[in-house]
Amino acid sequence: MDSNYEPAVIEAEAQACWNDTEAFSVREDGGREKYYCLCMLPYPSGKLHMGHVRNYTIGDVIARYHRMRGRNVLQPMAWDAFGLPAENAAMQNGVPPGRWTRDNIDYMRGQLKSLGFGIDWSREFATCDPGYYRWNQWLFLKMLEKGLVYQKTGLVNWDPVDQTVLANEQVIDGRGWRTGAPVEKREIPMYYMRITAYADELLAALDELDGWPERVRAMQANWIGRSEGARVAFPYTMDGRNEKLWVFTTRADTLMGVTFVAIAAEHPLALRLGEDNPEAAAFIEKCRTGGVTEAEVATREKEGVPTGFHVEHPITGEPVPVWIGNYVLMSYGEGAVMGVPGHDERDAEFAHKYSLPIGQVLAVEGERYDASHWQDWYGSKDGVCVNSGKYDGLGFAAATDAIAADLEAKHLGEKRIQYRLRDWGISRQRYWGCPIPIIHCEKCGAVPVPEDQLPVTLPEDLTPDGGGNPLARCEAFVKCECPRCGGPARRETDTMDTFVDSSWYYMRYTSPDSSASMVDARADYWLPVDQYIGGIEHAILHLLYSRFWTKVMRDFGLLKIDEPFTNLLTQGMVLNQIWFSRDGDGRITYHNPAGITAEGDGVGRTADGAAVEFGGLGKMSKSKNNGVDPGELIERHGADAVRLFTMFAAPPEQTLEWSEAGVEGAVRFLRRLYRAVAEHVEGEPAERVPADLDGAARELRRQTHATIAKVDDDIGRRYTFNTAIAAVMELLNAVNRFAPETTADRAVVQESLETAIMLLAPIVPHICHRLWREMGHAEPIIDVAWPTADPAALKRDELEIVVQVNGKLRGRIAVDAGANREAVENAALADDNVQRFIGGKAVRRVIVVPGKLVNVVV
RNA sequence: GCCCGGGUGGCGGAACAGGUAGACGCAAGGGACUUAAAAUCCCUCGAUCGCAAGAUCGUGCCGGUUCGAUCCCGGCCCCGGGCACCA
Repeated sequence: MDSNYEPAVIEAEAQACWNDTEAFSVREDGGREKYYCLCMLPYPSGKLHMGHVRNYTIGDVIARYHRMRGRNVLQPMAWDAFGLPAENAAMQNGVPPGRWTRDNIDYMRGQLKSLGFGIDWSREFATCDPGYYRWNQWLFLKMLEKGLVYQKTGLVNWDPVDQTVLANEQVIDGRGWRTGAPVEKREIPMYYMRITAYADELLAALDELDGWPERVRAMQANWIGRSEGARVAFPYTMDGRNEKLWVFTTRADTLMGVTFVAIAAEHPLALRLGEDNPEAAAFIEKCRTGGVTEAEVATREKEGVPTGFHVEHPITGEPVPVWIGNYVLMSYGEGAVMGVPGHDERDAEFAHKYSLPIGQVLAVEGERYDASHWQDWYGSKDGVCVNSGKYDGLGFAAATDAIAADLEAKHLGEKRIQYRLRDWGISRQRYWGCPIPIIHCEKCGAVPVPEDQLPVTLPEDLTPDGGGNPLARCEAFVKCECPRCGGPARRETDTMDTFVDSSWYYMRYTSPDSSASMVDARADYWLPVDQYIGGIEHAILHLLYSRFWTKVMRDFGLLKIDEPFTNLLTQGMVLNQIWFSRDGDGRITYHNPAGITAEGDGVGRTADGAAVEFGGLGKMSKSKNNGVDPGELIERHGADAVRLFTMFAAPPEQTLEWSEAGVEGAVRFLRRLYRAVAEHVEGEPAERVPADLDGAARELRRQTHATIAKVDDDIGRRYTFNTAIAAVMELLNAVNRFAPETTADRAVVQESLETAIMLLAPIVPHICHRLWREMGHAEPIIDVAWPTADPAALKRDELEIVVQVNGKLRGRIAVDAGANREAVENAALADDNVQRFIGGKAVRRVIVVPGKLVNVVV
């Protein structure tokens, strides 16, 4: 055996073997247990980044592990090919987004192959393929038919200079990224998917998703945001008509404490009042500036304006002043809230600022109410009503019931369950996306494209220039006939949110060549996905939309599953150091950490000696110039070393800090492993491991089998690949310390090395492919059965027990594995150092944790 | 602002159900081999005190529960993710 570890040779050879035997192409096989292992599909941005490498390595380890456990494993790959970056690249380079995207895909596919991932490439597709996105259009039309898609207006960021809609990402400090102009909100018509129709099921089913991280379930539950409360009407007369201003509240018991109502600036009543009230109109206008994100709205200073208009209190009939408030969200509840400054923090802040009356309507026994300390009273459900007329003395539940009943009798309210979740607006005023299959006819209105005319194909030769959607200027696309009346008509030029593309791609893998339907019967074999792996940043939107989409497809009879992903693993980000320098104008230039020598105290030098500052750790990104090119790393150290370091440096859910030195450490370990095998196969062939081992050989064999048990648990249950690797490292250290003398010893070493190779095969498959053959096996290791621990080998005669006195470590004792409680306790008390600390004091209690520890309490 | 995480040696991390804090690795220091370097191998490596045995302190901060807390509870501080048009 060649004594030098040459990753380039070994990796090419292993990959050729998998390729030639189509080792990872899979078919439906009812006789075998299937395992569908899925990683989030990449956006083809140019090159693979370390986040991709981490994601797909985790997936590949899990897939290969289950393959060795005998399962029929599907691991596919596709490309999330529509989206904004392609349009930006097009503007910069003058290349159509389609060409840029497809070039990137070709390059990145090569990179994925060089990492040796066990992917079934026969199922690959891109979401910009018409054969894929036609089914987006098809389901959209089905949903439209069933009322699950509808049209209404929605708010978007508007750049008044470029006259174009901006993505939230394109709004920087309230200004358009290209023009620097203050962004405005604008209302435009959009298509919505009725995800709220599934709010209850999406929420309830979270309880069943026990293969999902608790934090993701919590985030989704909060996002859906079910709250029980009441809808309350405040009647008023406007333009001679009797109207009702509806609010939603979770604290109907405080209704008698209302001193104002506040409505959103976009509320129809606000707009009507603005017509007669210049001050209100000016405030509404002011609220139009700024972006539409919730973070921006929520961090803005709370401001309001009195309209001078009053509505009636639904119980007392007293006039209540109407304010317009910038903190009231049109998108939640009714777009209006009742103000109870005596018992609500936000209302109190507003009332203090504008000197509105504050009154107490709740009392907690034994506590004195102080309006200037309203914080203490916020949210308390312990009190009873006071100053509330007939409701005095009632607690939260009783008061809510009584008030809701009275309101209902007057048709001025009822109990209501409200969700924070909003319907999913899918219209984008952008070119590089899936066309929305609608035709606008002057006579017939918005007409769905007939099914036999699908797909509505996106022309791929347009190049955006920043001045709006080029699709809208492409007459060849826009001009068409109305399918209903045959008259001249225009196509919808909005495209779909790219979250639509990623909501069902994992279903399409099961039937990638199906031209007659979205998915076919093969979906029933593979779905649901057994293990899904991707970034934590997708914890809410992508995963919630995918769950929704699954339920819609199920209700259309296309699927038999309720949930798409049985188990979910959310990986952390990959971080690297940030280094920068400033020029004379204070402008910042970022330097790639690979070229920096740190000099401590947050300073360093570039290769040409220029001083640079340390900017902390941050997500690897182009903008911070702190990315690492996986291609270059693979060339230098090999794919196995990159895979090993990525899996060893941190558990998958945590952030991972990049370290060049760490990769070198990984190479060192692989070389040690390689050398250990090379040295072993030099000697005489080993025989079977004899049953009667003792001493060091027996201990090495015990450790070998303990390692099997540990690695199996770490990979199969805990997903802590870092500790699995550490355990194999310990095993190899033990093998290297062990000096075999007899053929029995050699047999134990052989078993240990073969075990290490099998356990590492999912993580570093190339080197294991070669070493397994060098150990004399003809069968490729990917087809070898995963090892199981032999319980007989795990047995121990003697255990080490820790002895504490008052919870502090004072000694260690060795006891027989079978020793009873009393014997362990006596041995512990006999220890010299333990006696020293007992020091003649009375032993009050002795706690014995079997096999682990004794604590003597004195 | 709201929701969800995280904080342990010089560094990445380990401690899985409340029971030995620091496995494994990186970096650093010392040594061996070598003409030399690289590679490799061996030793040391939380802080303080001590010749040593060992002792005391130590898991972001303050407090609590417990025989025993990195782990559970209450209150803070800092960092990160998400907030509906980045993907």
